[in-house]
Amino acid sequence: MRVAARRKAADNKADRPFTRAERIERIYRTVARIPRGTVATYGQVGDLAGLPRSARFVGYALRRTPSGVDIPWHRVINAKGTISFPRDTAPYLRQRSRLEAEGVLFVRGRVDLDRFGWRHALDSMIWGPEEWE
DNA sequence: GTCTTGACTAAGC
DNA sequence: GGCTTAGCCAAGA
Repeated sequence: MRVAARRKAADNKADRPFTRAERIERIYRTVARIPRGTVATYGQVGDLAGLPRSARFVGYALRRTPSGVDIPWHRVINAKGTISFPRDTAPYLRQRSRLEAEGVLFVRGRVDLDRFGWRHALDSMIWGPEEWE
């Protein structure tokens, strides 16, 4: 039923609450709010930007980020806790080194989302780091 | 309009 | 834990 699903999605175009520019803007704004030293997933950014189930669009928007826009794009990773670029490519290494510079640790190429995920970071700000040791 | 392509994700082996 | 499949949404050819 992929065809039907796609058609349904296309029909829902009219229901979209935001214009293309607004969605991009919201994504940038949401990414800009990710605290230093924490990471968020694509889906999470979409949710917080008011665009649920738009993880792929978030990735698309970030990839096309104009050079003039100064946002911490490197704090956005996929739901597995890994960087979505192929290992050992230049963009992969750039993103990883930026995160490590902020104190985000990689274990076997993966970020521990329990420790560095945005939501969890908020919890630790509220409850204190001892609570989730 | 239709089809393909993603810096995605969840679920099932 | 890795791979596949299905679902998802938007953009571009």
